[in-house]
Amino acid sequence: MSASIHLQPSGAPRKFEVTCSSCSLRELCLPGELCAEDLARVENLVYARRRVKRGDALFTAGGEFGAVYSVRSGFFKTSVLDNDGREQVTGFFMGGELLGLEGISGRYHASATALEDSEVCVLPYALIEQLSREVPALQRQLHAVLAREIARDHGVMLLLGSMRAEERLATFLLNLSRRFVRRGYSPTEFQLRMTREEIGSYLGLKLETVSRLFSAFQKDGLIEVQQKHVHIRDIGGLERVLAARH
Amino acid sequence: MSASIHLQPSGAPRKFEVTCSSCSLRELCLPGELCAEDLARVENLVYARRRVKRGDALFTAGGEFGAVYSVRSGFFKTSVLDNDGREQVTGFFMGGELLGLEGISGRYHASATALEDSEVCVLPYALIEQLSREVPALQRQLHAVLAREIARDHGVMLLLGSMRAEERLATFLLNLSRRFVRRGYSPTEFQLRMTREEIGSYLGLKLETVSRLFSAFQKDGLIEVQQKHVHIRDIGGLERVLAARH
DNA sequence: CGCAGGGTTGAGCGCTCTCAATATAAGTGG
DNA sequence: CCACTTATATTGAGAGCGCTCAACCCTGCG
Repeated sequence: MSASIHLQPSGAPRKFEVTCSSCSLRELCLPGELCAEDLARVENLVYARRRVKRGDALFTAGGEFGAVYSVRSGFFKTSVLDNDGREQVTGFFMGGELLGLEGISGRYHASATALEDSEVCVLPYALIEQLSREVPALQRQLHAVLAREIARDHGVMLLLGSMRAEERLATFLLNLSRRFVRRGYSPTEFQLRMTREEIGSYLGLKLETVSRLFSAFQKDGLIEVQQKHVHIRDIGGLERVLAARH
Repeated sequence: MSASIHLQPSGAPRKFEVTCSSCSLRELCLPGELCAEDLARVENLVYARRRVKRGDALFTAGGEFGAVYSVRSGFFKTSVLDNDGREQVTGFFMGGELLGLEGISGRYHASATALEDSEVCVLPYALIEQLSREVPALQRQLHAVLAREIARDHGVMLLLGSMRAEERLATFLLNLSRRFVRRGYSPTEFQLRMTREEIGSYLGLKLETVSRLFSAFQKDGLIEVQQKHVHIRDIGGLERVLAARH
């Protein structure tokens, strides 16, 4: 496993800006600062890799917590179950993102399901716990990742609590676009890995409403959709859907 | 500052079940296991106390992160602001609960406002960071608290994403009830500290809808409401509002 | 006493849901 | 490879829940 190391232009002495380009650990390495030897130790957190077939669970709600997972390739959803068995999708995860953080309290409270054949790095919590005591930068990164997860959830709460349907879908598409481009994919053309029902669950809408909105956005020239293939034609227009709160 | 210490009935040797009854640090002490000397160190995390007047901010979104706060007395709300200045309430916090965890990434991303004259313990992050390296039980508790916060948010997402208005309000009342009773107050009779508008924002409803639902619950004999005073007359009935998903 | 903030209630509208039919894609087994 | 089955997506018509707008009331406080 390799990592590219760049000297900081004007940083503190003995500090390096480190990117774990090949190990899918960006969340824990960036934008933290790790010296080269600590980086090697962080990389050793990767205890194993695990393949997960489309439709299979990486972990399930209620299961005993043991590890956090970093997505190497593929796509996941996380979801919690209602008392009556109804599903609420709480997030979608793509390459480089961390899964399972919410389990640290002892048990996973959500389930993670692969939406396509995927591969993850297994980061046993015992190792993270141990190492973050010895490497303060890792400790801080871990805390930062947890805090960002909370911030992300608050953003979703804002979306669910105060946006109308078309604003929700526009937000969703813009968010996907931003995450794809950070991973080197096209920001305007991509395949959705999730169904309309899963999108709807995440956005607090029914699948028919999602479908109708896709059609409406297409009619307005904002996007082109055909099943799971999406082509964003007017990013500014999508942003304007959000700006036009009345 | 004192703490009551109980030997565990059949625990591991040299481990104590510790409760920080007077220091408002339950979240970081329970259900963790700390030996007596570590407990003293955890209590020293409390760097200062701070009074916050009703309506004043404890911290504001965008402000630099420095400390986590434990509510000693009083009541807070946290909220994030929309691009257009609309407010989304993300949580309510009462005695013993921790505030500001989401700031660990560097800046607070939400604001905390006192809903009545309140007092908090200030826990500087630098101290937490330092001490949690030396006291594994604290480290684990900190992680657990963060993870529970994420789990809590997922619960709210489920509420906002898939419940109808009356289910949301019933959930809200039952949640308040449970939290009051844990603090030694009546589970069936309490004063709301927040306005209808703040409840509505939290639940993704308009204030008029909240008001109407209170009236409807009263007509159904589930509760008695008069302004901010609430008396729950039929907890089972409130629970049945949730069970009756169609 | 009068004002301001918060709460209640009513009438009507509109966004999103429900129910339903059809279309399209993705598997599956012969 | 094709016929069959199943999952997913699209679209329509109509209903209902929660919102908007508006009037009025209550309570605390200067």
